[in-house]
Amino acid sequence: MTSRRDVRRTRRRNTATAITIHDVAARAGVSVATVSRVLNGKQLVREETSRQVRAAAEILRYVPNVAARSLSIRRSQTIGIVLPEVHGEFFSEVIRGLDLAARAQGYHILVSGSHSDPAEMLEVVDAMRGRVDGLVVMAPDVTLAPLEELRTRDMPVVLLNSSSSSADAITIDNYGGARAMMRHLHGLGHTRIAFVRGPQQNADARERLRGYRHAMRGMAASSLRALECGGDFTEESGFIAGGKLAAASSRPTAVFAANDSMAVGVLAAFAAEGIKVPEAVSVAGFDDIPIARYVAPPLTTMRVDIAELGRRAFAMLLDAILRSASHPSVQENVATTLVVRGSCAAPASLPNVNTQPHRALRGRKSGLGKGEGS
Amino acid sequence: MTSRRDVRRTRRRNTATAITIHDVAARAGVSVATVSRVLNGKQLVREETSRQVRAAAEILRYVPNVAARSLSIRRSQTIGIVLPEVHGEFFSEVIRGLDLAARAQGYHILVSGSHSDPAEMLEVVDAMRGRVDGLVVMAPDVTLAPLEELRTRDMPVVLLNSSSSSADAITIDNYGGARAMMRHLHGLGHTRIAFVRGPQQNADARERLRGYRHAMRGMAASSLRALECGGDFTEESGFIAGGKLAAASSRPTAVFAANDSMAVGVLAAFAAEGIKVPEAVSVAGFDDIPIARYVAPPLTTMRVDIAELGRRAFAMLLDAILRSASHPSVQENVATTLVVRGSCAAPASLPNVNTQPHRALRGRKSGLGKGEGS
DNA sequence: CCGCAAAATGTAAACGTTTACATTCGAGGG
DNA sequence: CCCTCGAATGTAAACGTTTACATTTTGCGG
Repeated sequence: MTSRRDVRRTRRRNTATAITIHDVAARAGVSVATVSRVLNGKQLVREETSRQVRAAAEILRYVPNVAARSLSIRRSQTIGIVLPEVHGEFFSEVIRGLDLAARAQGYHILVSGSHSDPAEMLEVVDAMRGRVDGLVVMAPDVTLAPLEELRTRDMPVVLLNSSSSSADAITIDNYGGARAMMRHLHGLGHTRIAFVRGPQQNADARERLRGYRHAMRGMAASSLRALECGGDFTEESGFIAGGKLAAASSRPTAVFAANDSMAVGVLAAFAAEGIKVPEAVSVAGFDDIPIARYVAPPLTTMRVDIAELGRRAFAMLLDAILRSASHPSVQENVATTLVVRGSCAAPASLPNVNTQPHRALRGRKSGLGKGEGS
Repeated sequence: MTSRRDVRRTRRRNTATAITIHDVAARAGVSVATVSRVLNGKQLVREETSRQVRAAAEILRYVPNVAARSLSIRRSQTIGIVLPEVHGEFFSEVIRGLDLAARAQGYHILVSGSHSDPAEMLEVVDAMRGRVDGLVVMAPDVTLAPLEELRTRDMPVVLLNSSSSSADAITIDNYGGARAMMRHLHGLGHTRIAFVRGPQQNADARERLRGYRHAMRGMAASSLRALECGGDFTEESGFIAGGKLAAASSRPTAVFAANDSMAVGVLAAFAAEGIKVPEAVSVAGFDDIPIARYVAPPLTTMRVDIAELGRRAFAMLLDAILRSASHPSVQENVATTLVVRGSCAAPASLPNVNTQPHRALRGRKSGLGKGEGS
């Protein structure tokens, strides 16, 4: 009945030591094994005994030591998430989706930003090694070399918005979304549609650009090249691009920005120049970030369910963790939805179609809107 | 030379077990104690030995098991952060500040949202117990009872934006900031200044309201009550409030929203009603969230350095962790800065002062701008 | 009442570190 | 050559769980 452990506790009686499973066992008059069994609820324990143990734990306010538990079962019930920046609507929304999904399964999340720097990313990943059972890595900007490396080193990894074909990954249907938006604009009567690009290294930005170009080619549009503008996903770059477009010799009738932040910048630039949206020129974005509906005019955009992205990433990671043997990698693609608001209308040069597109617009609001898989 | 451990490893030779400190010790021809000493760099070890150990660790790609380490030293080198929502510009910015500060000290951060629900918050905190060495809790919305409870239970805690006087806490100078903004508006010539309130339970919102009311009393303004509008910090509530104010019988000449999100909503409502800002009415916000400068017109607001909030919170928590004995609690207050943009101007009814305030405005842009401590 | 499964519980060995304490080693003073 | 005293290193006991295996209890047919 008196274990070595008990002796120790007795000796140190007046040291403030946390309650352990041994204390609970002693109080309930059973062994530590039984306490463990009751608390983890896996194995057979008599109802009566179970009650006593629970009561003892309750009274002593017993909280299991997670470090000891992790050491014993060799899992931490924690996943890591590495983001380029822990910053901005988009990332925080991803975290939220992950947090929700993870908590529902009793997992915790360890967060870290990497400043879009490959070296720093590897460092962060290394620091998480052992602390987490798996990793969700979002690295749209960097080349894939470092990612591949970390995948080989034991830990399950799910990539987010990173164009990899060899690892588990979740991506957004950027290409399909961009094409859907172009269809919408074309349907309104636009053919001179400008595009504000995202960062060149960014996988999402590339795909959106690809969708835009494909659509433009299909529309047999005039001088393609001239209609594209550089950008880097920030409001500021959108503002600059907007300024350039406003000053352009033959102004486009619509501007499609590769993300909402830049679209907001474009709107600000047009407002500053006194160019009316959507009367003089239509503006569209991508992502449907929260403020999109509160700018003037409200922004037409492709919605991405970001939290869903996080949720799915967790599901996929959990899957990889559980059947931890190496398995064929999985790729998922999340759809986007057209959200029609006030920033796009028929071009001024086509007053005759002015009502026609508006009807179409109303119809689409409820009916259409599903992005399609790539 | 052959420890029990070695025997085990030999028996299991072909099981894929991770490299342990024993393997490194064996390879370097020293004991585990020496390896530990070298790797933690605290104690005296001969340079020669140290090199050998480091080499062995390098070759074997040894990564210490954090769970075992935590168990042994009874610290996790991790801090937890509990937010009302893991969502939105504000929160993500706090996380970023914390992440940066924590990583610099070799700490990790465990993140969780609590949906502003006290019960869920306690649950989250409980789940973090043992996993973290301390906690940063941001709970502006809830009553303090649960917070007090968790503070007593062993773990060091730093409160963020929560009006507690008995725990370590960091707050924003909401009162001083609100008064500074009121001074600015008054300086432009406004006396009929409306206010869009935040959530009633929210500590920040309350202080901002208090600052507004104090200022209004000082200005001997007309019918105070009628100029306040309900809100809950969301764009939508700002939009609704804006609609009400637009329709009001005697419209205010300026609207001060308790945060930027609501100010953006107010702007959207005024735009929808065709009311010109700032010509017909001025609009001001609080926080200086990133889009503030990209709405039309750019928003005049009180800037809060949110990342700094996170940084300071970590510093304070680390301090509490290190000198873990109970110490007198510390309160810090971070200042706010007036940021003048285009959304505020002199009221139309005072054309004669029209230039005068504008000069003042220019002057303030560079000169003034420090919020003051409360 | 015996014998015997099955069910319930107990015992003690892991898990991989850190670290108090013990031991060994070398050098210098006598 | 012996002692002494640091410095360098080794030994083994924690840290608090989980769980394979051993042991006891229980229920029940004979």
